[in-house]
Amino acid sequence: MRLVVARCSVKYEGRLDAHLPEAVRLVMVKADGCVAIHSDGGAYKPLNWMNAPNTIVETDEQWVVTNPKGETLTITFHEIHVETNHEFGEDPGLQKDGVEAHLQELLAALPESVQPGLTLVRREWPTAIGPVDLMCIDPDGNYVAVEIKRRGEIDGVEQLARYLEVLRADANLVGLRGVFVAQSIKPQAKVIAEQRSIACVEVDYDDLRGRRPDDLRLF
Amino acid sequence: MRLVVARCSVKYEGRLDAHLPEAVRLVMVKADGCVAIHSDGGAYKPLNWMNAPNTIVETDEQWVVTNPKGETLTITFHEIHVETNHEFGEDPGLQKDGVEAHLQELLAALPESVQPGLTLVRREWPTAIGPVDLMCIDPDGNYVAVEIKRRGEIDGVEQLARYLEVLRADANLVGLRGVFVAQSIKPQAKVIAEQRSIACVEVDYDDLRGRRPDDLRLF
DNA sequence: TGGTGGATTTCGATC
DNA sequence: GATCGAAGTCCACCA
Repeated sequence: MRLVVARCSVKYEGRLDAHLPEAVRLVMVKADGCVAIHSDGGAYKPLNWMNAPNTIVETDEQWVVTNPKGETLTITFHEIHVETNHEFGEDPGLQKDGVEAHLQELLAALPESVQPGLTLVRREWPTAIGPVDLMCIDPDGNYVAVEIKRRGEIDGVEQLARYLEVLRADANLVGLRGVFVAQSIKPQAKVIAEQRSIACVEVDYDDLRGRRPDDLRLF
Repeated sequence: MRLVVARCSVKYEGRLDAHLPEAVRLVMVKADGCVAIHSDGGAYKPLNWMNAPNTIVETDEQWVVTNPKGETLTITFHEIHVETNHEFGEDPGLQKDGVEAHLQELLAALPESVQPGLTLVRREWPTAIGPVDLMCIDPDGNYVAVEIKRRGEIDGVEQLARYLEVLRADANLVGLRGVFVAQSIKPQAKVIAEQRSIACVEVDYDDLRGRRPDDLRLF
């Protein structure tokens, strides 16, 4: 990785046009050739960047970075403070423990947490436009399609509405209705859900973890 | 900005749990206290990070970064290669051009680019669930609601459909219909649009810029 | 390879 | 502060 701290100005022409006036910044060039220009604040996102693959043409005071899509990033250096180069080697990458899949797993084991009396028919119930997270049956024998999100927003409700639209064509699914489940559901999503006659349920992740059956608590 | 190149391992506990095995990486600390850990490849996004505001507690071989939300990022240093510190000063920030607002401006000036004969009634026509980008009238006196996106995807069509649903309650809007405009529209979005009786129009940004009236071309 | 959905999305405007 | 929509979104998965 190559690091350059310098007073520079930058021009980007590609999916949009953008320009950075002269200031001191960090220019980072990674091993795969991608370039990122960071200021000393804001967030982790750089002010400007160019993803790999690209080619860098260096002249005295200027780098011109171009990629196959015809985008160009031009960095003009006015004063270089520091320039360094480091060997990193391969990175094993980030190991995640996903929450959303876990939530579905917990609710599949405890469908009563969604609504009392529900029993699971199957997870990932297939439809023509994608799988429904959970398909359940209530005590009266009515089918219940359950969509699970970590955060409940409008998109999720619309997604469930589309599933229901498709599923209602199946006469086997007696009394079909939808339930939208999330750790928290935004007010606007609740309004849309009500318009679509979809029930909303908010569940607590830690609470579910505490209530899950022993066989799930083992690992 | 503080830059540390070191062999390190990282643990993050917050919105999810994640772990980085030991490897050489760049640790970047910006003036506002935010921390980002970069590998030597991938993209501009760091492997792991913590946004401001937060507090950093440093011991001999370990940094513990915590924020008010209770998230923690723990960096354990095994071997420090380089450590530097730089003063950057204020950054004037990025100037952008060519985003959706610009497209709406151009189409408001040239509604004929959407469909021949259209004239503009107003931009940002208000509804109970948000403003419609453009409201126009066609040569037959029918109202036309126009939704503009840079890229045409399903969400945009659904958004316009919701607007139309609300607007049809207004008897003043004679013969109301919808037009979905974007620089390019995905096939699936077109299918949904057809189901909703919404017309699709693809426009070319550079072409519009060339055809816009002189008063818009001056700056 | 292109489409789709998720993200520790980030970021900004607006209410 | 919450919310909603846009992003050069990025990114992984899947057809």
